[in-house]
Amino acid sequence: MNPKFLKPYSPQDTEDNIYKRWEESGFFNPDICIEKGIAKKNAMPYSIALPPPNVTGTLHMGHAAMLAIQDILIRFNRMRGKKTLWLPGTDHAAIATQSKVEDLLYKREKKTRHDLGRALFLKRVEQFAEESRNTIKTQVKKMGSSVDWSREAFTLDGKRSLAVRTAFKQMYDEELIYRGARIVNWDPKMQTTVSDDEVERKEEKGIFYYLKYGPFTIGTARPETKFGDKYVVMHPDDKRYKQYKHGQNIELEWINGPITATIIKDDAVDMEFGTGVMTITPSHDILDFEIAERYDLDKEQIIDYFGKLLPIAGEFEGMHIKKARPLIVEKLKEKGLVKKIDENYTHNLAINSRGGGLIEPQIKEQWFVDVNKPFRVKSSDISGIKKGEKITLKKLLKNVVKSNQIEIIPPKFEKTYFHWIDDLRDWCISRQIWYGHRIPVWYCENLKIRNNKSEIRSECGYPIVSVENITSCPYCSGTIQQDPDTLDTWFSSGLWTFSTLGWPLETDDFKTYHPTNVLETGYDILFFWVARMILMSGFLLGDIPFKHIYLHGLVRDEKGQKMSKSIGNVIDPLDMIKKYGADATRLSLIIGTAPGNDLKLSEDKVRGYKYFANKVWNVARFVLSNIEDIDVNVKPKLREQDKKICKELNGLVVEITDYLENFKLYLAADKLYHYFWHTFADVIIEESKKILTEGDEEERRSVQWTLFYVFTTSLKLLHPFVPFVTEEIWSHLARGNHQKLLMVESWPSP
RNA sequence: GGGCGGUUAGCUCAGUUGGUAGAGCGCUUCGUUUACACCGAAGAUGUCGGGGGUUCAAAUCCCUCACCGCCCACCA
Repeated sequence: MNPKFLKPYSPQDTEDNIYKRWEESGFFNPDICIEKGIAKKNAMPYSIALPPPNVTGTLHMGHAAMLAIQDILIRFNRMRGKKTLWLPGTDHAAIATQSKVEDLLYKREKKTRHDLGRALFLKRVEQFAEESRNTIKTQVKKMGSSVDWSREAFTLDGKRSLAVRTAFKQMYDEELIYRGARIVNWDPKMQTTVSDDEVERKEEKGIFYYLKYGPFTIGTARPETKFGDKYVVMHPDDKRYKQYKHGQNIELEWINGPITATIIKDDAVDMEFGTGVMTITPSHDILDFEIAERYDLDKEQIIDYFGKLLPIAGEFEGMHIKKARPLIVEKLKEKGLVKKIDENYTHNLAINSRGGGLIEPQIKEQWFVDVNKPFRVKSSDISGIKKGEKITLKKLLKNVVKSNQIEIIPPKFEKTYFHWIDDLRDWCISRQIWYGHRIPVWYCENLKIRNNKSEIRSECGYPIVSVENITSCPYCSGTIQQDPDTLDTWFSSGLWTFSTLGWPLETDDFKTYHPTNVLETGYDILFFWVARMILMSGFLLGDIPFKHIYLHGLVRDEKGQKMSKSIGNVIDPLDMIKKYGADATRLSLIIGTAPGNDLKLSEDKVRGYKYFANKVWNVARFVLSNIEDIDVNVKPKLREQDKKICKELNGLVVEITDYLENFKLYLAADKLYHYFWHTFADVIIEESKKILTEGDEEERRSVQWTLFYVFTTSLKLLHPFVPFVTEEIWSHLARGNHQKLLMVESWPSP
């Protein structure tokens, strides 16, 4: 027996070596498994695309949980002889990464991106992303993840760029992508739009002002936007304002002098709220914009893209809205236009959750994906949707889940998913930032650009959408200019399950491994990402991107608080691995947590599972030291008790396999933990001791063989959960048939 | 405002199709015997949030109330 076993198990001295051996074996790559006869050529494929971590920083416990869950599924299926592919990568996380680098640049050099210029700035971002990517790779390895590094992808590399442009072109040609002037979430700090899903609401106490607006009283929390308010809106059924007719003009005194206001009757107004009358600011409010659209009203811009007031504000022109507000209130008071002030008012501020500033709605020309426009299905492997049929993206999104082609685990999230689709509006995909996929559209400078969203024409003057870079106008050979904007990062992540497999090229990987089996991620990005993958895959491939969605919860601290740097309660996975080992860290993230539920993690919990790894180690010592004199490959005649033990073990194999097939990882891990510790170690081993010392030859053989059988079977069952310690022990069992790495041993069959 | 969850032992949570409550940690007592003190043995602890209903039988199904949490939303 190796003297290693005389000491307690040391993950620190073991894990890196084991990972190196796995990597060198090549078995993370399914092609090599086939080559070496581990998986049959015609075996069932099993694939997972690793949700690519953002290159903004380092991995946290949520990533660790994700890696643990996926690695368990992957190792389980690999051991079952499937062609198993786990494809890793990273996400360029456009806006988040750019924001981070801009902050660093300013902090260190007091420079802005404009000081460097587009090309130089992008170099800096790429450098940052590269460093971050290396850190992330190291962390992924530390967790024991059996990903196929030879296929590693990045959302912004060449192959993915081809996929993005192809996708854009196909959607554009189908008129699902259009350019239009719509109200968008504008971040004046980062000078870009952000999508609805990236806006975070934060409650804030404010002051609510009741203002005299001619004969009406209107309320507002933002008096600085009111300069251009010349429409006054009320509900058509509101009896209080019966005498006013839709379209009627009234003269009144307003902030900067007399104006003519127009009455609008619209049922978007809540009669119960305030006075039931409001004025609208179509340029800077989404609801107001929609009302203005309905009646084709003027939409005058009040605030510029930097948050400063425009000439319409008169004497306040050029002033930042934050500074101007109290002065404007002062003036309103002087003019006797303030009727009442309510200081107990809370409202929601809109903030760019990707490290940006306070959102100011603005009307801007942007690129959108139309989710309500019917398109003709080119091909379909989706049940209930036929080739040639006309459907909308919304309907497509709903159908695949409703028809159970995609199963969401836990199922409660299906409802959330459907509600989200119901409320879904067109997706703004253009961003005014530099880091990302440049929009593959060029404009010929010889002719004026048209923006009619319904018109796509192959002639000069219309946007030229091209997969390949072009240098001159294909119609008039004139000078062209590429759209300066970049795409929303989720546009490229939406293609992830198939862009990683080589699409749009008809690669073997794509044919073999798509659709993927499982998409495993946190429930917090169900909308951002999961839904968009379904959308992209549905439209571009006429297929689903994955069969199951497994959503894990958020990892919180032991009190249930979110881990955050500012609270200082962050548990770093690398710290835990260093102190207790990756196996312990993995178990602590699996046991006691059902899918979709948040997980409370404490260091004590991780420590507890380190003890388990050591228990496995000690059992190995006991078993190894007691079987030295037998040939484990020869099955002796078994005692009745030992037959019973084997039978029970077979029952366990069935149970664990069933749990794993049904994504009940926490039950599988928990069950194994208890079997190993409280049945195998506490009962079977304890009872064996008497026979081993006092039994006759036949009894001893039976017990020895049974111990070895139960132990090796347990190691196989445990391997997906605690791969390091089991592999290390396996390497010391290299007797008889046990020549291979445990990671490619066959899963036990009952 | 709309939606979705949760409420089970001191703490963290399990509890598969309804059959008289489970695990870990913690706690108490004892224990060094072919592995392991990062150990073993024995033990205590619960009107399964309240109320009502269906049923031979409810933590589990239905209704209702209370509290907690999360997500979504354009309340000026």
